Amino acid sequence: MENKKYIAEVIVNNSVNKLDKLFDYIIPPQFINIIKEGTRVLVPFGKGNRQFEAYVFGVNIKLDEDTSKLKEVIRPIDEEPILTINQIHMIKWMKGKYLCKYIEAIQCLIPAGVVNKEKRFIYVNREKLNNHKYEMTEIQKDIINYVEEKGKINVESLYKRFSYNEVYRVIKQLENEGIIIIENKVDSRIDIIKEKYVRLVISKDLYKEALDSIKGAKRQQELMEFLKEKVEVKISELVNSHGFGRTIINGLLSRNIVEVIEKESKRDPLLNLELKPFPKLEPNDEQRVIIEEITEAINNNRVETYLIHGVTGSGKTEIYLQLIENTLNEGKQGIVLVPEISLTPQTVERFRGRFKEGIALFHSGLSDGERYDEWRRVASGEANIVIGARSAIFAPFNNLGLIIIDEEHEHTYKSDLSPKYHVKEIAEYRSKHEQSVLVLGSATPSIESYFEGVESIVKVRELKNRARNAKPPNIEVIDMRRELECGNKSILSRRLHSEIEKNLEAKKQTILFLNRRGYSTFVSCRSCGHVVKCKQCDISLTFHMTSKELQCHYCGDKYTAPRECPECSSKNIKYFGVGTQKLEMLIQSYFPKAVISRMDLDATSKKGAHNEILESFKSGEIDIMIGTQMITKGLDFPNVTLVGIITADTMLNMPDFRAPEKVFQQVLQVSGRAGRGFDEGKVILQTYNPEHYSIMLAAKQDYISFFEKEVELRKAFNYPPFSKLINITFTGENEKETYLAISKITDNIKYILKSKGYTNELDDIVFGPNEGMIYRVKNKYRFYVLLKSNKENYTLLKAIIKYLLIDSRQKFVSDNIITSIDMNPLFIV
DNA sequence: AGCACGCCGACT
DNA sequence: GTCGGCGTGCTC
Repeated sequence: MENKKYIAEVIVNNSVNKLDKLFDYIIPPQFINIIKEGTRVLVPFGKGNRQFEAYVFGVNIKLDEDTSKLKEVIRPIDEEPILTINQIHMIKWMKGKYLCKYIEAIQCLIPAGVVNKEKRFIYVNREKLNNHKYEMTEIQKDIINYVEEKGKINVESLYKRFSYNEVYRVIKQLENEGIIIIENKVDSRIDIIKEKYVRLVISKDLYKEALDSIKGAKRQQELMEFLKEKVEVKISELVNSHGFGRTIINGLLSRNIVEVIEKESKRDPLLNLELKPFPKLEPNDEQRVIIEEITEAINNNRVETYLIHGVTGSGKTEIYLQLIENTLNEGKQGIVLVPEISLTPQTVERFRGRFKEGIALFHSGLSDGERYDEWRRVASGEANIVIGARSAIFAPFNNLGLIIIDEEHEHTYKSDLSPKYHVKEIAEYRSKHEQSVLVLGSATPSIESYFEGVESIVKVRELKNRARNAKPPNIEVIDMRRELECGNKSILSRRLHSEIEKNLEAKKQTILFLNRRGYSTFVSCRSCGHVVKCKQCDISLTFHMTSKELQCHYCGDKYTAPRECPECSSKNIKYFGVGTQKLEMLIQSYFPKAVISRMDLDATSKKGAHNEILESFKSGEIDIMIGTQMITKGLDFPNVTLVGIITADTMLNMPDFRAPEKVFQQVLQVSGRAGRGFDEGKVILQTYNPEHYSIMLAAKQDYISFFEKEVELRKAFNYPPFSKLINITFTGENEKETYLAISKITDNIKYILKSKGYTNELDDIVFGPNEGMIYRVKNKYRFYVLLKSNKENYTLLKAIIKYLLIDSRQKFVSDNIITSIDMNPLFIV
């Protein structure tokens, strides 16, 4: 008899760097048919054999090999694999592309709520306690009393009362003596709500016989007749709505005529939203051509990427809707990505209004339970459309036909946690491996995406006309330096001031855009020049009028507003800069009769506040709406005829090569809010850089010229799309140690590059180490190195980083430094 | 991360 | 002698 062993290769759910690899476990014979690739299992791990959740990535058969060092899998966690083979492939690909950990990639695909965590519970064994021989120490008594008092408690909760070391030692000793008992438990953080259903188990030919057999029980017969019509009915429904009591159901149960089954009930986050139908619109010629072409690609399982470049209001959403409809007709599923679901409620409403059901929503506002339910709905095939932010790209569909990324250029599509993926990259992968079509849409496509169009990697389709034939708004540039010269120190130019006045008289609505929240953006002493900064970040504090406090916009810390300079005690301390709160007060003082509202992070922090403000704006109660970038997306209000951009160019001063692109996108985005109805829209753009190309071309709304100019500059300075960037960030509490660590890494990168023959070009590849843009955040210092690579050396650079920061990390970086790798950074901070 | 081993100094 | 401090190394 041969010695045949089944071995599971697993990833242990533990985010420690060193454990980010496959571990082998023996599969006990009774589980051989259950445990396969993608199954979650429980395994004993480490010296203490603590129980951990693990993901099976492969199953091998070993014959006559020494497996004595291997431990056994305790049990499977799920009956069915939680990951498909395709998903395991994608996880491996993500690890390779983003240099992240397996478990980080896994957590993208599986919602946080499904992932179980081990908990240790302890309780006192009274018998042993009463019989113990020696005198206990004070701390032992304290801990025992505490545990006695609470019954069975989680060990974690002890750490709140006692120090870790105390607990550690005491518990260990008492456990050895048997006085306390420790139980390891893996609890699901989610309670799956199960509901009981009743259904007939009698076949049709036996039905009559069964009915006759309970002649005396009239109500039971009625219940049988009732169930005959339906497949299965909730017990709660039978009892509450139809008056069939427990005894009636039990009667049929005991005769084996019906059975009770349990089903997971799914909470529906859309449940409390009312549903307004959104009828199908007849597409115009431009739209029809695009819909037909893409539908043809979907129907033929072609791997294709389209970029729809269409101005705001050109009817992209209707194209999306009809494409999804055609996808569903083919029996396939579709994913619709939006930058931020709370800011694009209209998109969601339209999809719901058109398709009514089968839609799952994925976004950050969901509770763990809701997220889990939505994920289950997709995995089980109950939903065939997913609408959501970034994370929705991982929706577990098995017959994906179409992925739509709306507002493709938005930076929210880039993850800020490891793996630092961009939705577009994941979408391209899925499209390629699941034979589905990818559609990108934007009025201001990212330079990279449009460039791929130029290179014929994606197919660009232009939408030139506004669907309702509305004219694009007229953008007027105001030179704010001129205003100063003419003695106007106000934040409003004379032109914008008079336009607002006119608009108020005409009973039209105005939007004012300012991308800085708070009241004053910095506080400074006029005597000594001291600027008040956050104690743990390298950031000047913003004054907030509502709370009368200074706030750090980085770590969120709050300080009382000083009346005198904290440095020199001078009373000559002044509040400078204008944020949305101050703008609101200023505008109110200029236009006392106007009804003004403000929409920014502070005004919308309460749940539902966002919707409330939008509703009252929609109803026309509000004359002037002041807001940050929050108002730039998705608002479609026909009565808005004037948009004022208070300062368009603060971003242009940032050391970011993408700044002009962001300014251009933002101006066009805000401008698109004006003139969506019958009246022509007007935009007043205030700037200190009127001759900057991004301002000038934004005013002309000329995307193509802007694209060409930008591409020219990117080429000259070798920025993406002509190069690939890699950013490495080190963060640590010890400034010097962090700097030395990143310097060491930088030197090593350069050394390896040199050894591979890159001697003269080193300064064009490796930049840094530099201090982070915000050098200190939450008392931690940040440094970064930027690597600029071309097609030839990208693989080499990636291999170097993998070697230095992952495979041999211990040799180069100490554990108290946080390292982060960004393979295609959108911003460098 | 945990947990154990092991090597040193301060005590019953 | 031995208890306990923490540095080091491993986890299938």
